[in-house]
Amino acid sequence: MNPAPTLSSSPHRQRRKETRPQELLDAALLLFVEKGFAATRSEEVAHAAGVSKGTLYLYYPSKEELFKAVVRQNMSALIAEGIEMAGAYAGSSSALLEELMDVWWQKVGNTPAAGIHKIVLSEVRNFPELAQFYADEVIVPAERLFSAVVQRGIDRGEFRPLPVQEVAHALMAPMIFMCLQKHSFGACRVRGDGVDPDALIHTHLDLVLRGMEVRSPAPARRSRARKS
Amino acid sequence: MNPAPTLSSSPHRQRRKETRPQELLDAALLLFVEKGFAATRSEEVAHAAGVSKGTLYLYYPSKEELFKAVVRQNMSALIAEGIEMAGAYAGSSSALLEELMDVWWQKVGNTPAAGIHKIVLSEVRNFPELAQFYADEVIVPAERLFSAVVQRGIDRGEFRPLPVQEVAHALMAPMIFMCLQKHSFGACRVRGDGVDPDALIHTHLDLVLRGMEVRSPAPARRSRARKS
Amino acid sequence: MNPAPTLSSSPHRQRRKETRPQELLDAALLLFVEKGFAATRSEEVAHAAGVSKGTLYLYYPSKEELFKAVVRQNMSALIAEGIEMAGAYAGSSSALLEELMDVWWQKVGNTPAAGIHKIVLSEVRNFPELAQFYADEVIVPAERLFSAVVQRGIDRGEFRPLPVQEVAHALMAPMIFMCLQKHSFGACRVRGDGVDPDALIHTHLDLVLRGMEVRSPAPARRSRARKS
Amino acid sequence: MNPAPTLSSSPHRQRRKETRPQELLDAALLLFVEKGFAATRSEEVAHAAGVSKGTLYLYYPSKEELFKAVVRQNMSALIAEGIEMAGAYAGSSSALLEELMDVWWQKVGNTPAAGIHKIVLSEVRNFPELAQFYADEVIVPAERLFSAVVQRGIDRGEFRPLPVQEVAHALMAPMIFMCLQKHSFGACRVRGDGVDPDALIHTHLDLVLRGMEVRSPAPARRSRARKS
DNA sequence: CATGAATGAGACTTCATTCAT
DNA sequence: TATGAATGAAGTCTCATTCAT
Repeated sequence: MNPAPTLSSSPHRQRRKETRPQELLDAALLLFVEKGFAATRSEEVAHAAGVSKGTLYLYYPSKEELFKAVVRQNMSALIAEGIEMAGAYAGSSSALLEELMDVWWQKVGNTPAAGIHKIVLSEVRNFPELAQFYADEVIVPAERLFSAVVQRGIDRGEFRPLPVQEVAHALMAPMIFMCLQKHSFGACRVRGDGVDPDALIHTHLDLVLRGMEVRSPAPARRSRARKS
Repeated sequence: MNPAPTLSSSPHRQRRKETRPQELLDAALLLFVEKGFAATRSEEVAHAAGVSKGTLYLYYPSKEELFKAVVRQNMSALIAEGIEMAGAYAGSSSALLEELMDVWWQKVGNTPAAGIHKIVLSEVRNFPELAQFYADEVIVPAERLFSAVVQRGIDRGEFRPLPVQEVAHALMAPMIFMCLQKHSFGACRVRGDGVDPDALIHTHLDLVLRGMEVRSPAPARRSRARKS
Repeated sequence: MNPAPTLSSSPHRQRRKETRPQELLDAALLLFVEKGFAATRSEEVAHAAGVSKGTLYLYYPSKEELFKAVVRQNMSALIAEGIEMAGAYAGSSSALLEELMDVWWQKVGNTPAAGIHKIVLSEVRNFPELAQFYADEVIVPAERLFSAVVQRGIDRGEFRPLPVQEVAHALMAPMIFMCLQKHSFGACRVRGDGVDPDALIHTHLDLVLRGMEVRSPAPARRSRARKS
Repeated sequence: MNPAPTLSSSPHRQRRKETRPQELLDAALLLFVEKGFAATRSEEVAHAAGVSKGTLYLYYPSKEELFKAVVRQNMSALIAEGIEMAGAYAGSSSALLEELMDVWWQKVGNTPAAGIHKIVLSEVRNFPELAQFYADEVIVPAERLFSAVVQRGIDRGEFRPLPVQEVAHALMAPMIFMCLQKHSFGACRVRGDGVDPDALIHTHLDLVLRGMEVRSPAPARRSRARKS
């Protein structure tokens, strides 16, 4: 196209206002997950999205806001979806829990988005505002969703009467835990921790659901000590 | 400057240089756990150990090396104890599991050591070598210990036949998870995630142990969805 | 993009390009005076004039040039008026001075134009050329005008023989000073300097006029200290 | 000294904790006065003082604090001195005023410190906190000092009863005004404004003091118009 | 002519690390 | 050995200016 063999006459300044945010968000997610929030330079994100530093700030006023946008894009929408699914579900609560977890694992656990929790966890101390945002936007709603489903199971006589909030946590913990593993030790080819995430989650859910069942008698164990 | 070249004529600040590394390591552990790796300034560590910035660099050539030393120092020998206890235990496997967890929570979960896992997890990407060390020294042995106890339960007819490694993970996950919480979100007064660690662990263990019992019939659920 | 190459088929935004510079200049005056030169973003000026950033640069090649144009546009022809008034005046020189100052305060002191002096003063170091222009166009003529009136008073026996140029400065100084105050400290709610401009000018003029009177005997004071 | 002809083996890292603040303050005053506050880069100040950027921040935590220190060093002390002088003075109030102004002009007017007022005036809009500091630290105390002396003159029957605050301003204005001139138009070899500062101040003070005298009868003038 | 998306130099500030004393 | 003054690379964000459309 170029009449003279100028070196790298790359078509700078392509205008793409519509698609820019998405491109930036994608680049940011990848880099944040790979290197952490603090360790990712704004310029890297911009560069990865094919634009310059300044352009990034045209769309997101700060690195923190960029991160929030990444969270919103990747997590908030998903939770809304889960809430909707739960509201419309007709089957058993066990099945609903399984369904929710399957979807979540598909859409988050197996995507770069799974790294988000790790980022937040790693950087809380340095960016409390980010952590608060994440708690408000993701943790609390997710907890509410799972609590509601557990309550539904209890109300329908499927589960024993149980402390719902704690059960909700017990259900979510292993999934989040797997995400953390995957994006920390798992990402570094560390030898020796070769558990299959899907198998683990399956096993765990199976155990917990059995434990929640009405018919299950209490196992004979020594009475647990009071709080430490 | 000294008029006479008397040897060690000034007895003040006659600190034992043998104990310096230990003092620095202790200070570093506390600060790293409290503020994170990046947010802890070298000078703070030095100051907390009662020496000057320069002295720190006399013992550890960089902040990263200091970090590695902290991990090495604090994580070995935590596991041995558990292995020993398990070997000598006479009661039921459920009770042994509970016992192990209680002890672990006492000795690790409620001490600064619990923060180390979080730090390592946060920094793996930047120190893969460290992660490998941690995996070999901590993660794999712990996994082996729990697997052995589960196997013991199955062998003694207390538990259903189950995939031991996965169950081991399912048992450990919530505890590690709570440690992570405690040293991330929990440390920052982030509103909205107010679950009591002890209660959660108790609830979780209760559920999982029930789920592992021989007598418990499989809950009637839809067959699990295809793997991703 | 247009299917047919009709000439000027879109009559919307048919702005007279003749008036653009004026609109831009007006907007710039207001903003420069209100926010200072550096703190006024080019985009703000463009926006205030109802055009886009790019258009501003179509008319003025840089923010500095725009600034120069603003000064040129607003400062000429302020003096001519005063000269005319002075030439036609029939009353006492004191009254003429008062009259001049009243008018000046009305026409300049209480309008955005008063801010120009402050801007120029603030930016001389960066635009020496501009300062020269301003001196030639504004300062020198104003000085000449006041000098002439003072001379008139001396010639008519109203004032003592006095160094006219210095008296001229002494007369103008407080007014200019008030303009500066008004557009600097005065504009920022800085506590502690709450003098009323009109009162100050009145008081000052009163004092100076008395001091200029023929009848006034020299106050008995120590002889003035050696020059520096 | 150097055995090998290494290029620029300058003795970096000279330790001078005692003298550094003074060196930095001097460099800062010069540069701030010459280029303005915003336009002076921290690094320039550091370089002018013969140290690196980082060293500047070792002594002053921000550019604003550096500026405040410059003000304190150059202005605050002087005002205290004036207050003391006024308190101990035995002669007439006219003479005291003259004395105060002489000293001030010697110590400020003829030194780089004279540029400080111009800096503040130029940058108020962008650094309101700085302006407030200057008002509290310099303007208000100076005003109080002059007001007190005027009041003293009235109390002792030397001056007519006058609005003290406004007279105080009228006295200070020309001096400040000359400082402004000197560091704006005056600094740029602008042709045409060749008034001698000392002569102007002398003339002005002479006029105002005469105007303040008890014996001076009111000049016959048209009655001044009410506030505009 | 007009637009506004894109650019990138540049400013302040922090802090791991060095090294003269 | 120990100190702590000094260094300077690095990072975020701003905004005057450009230029493809």
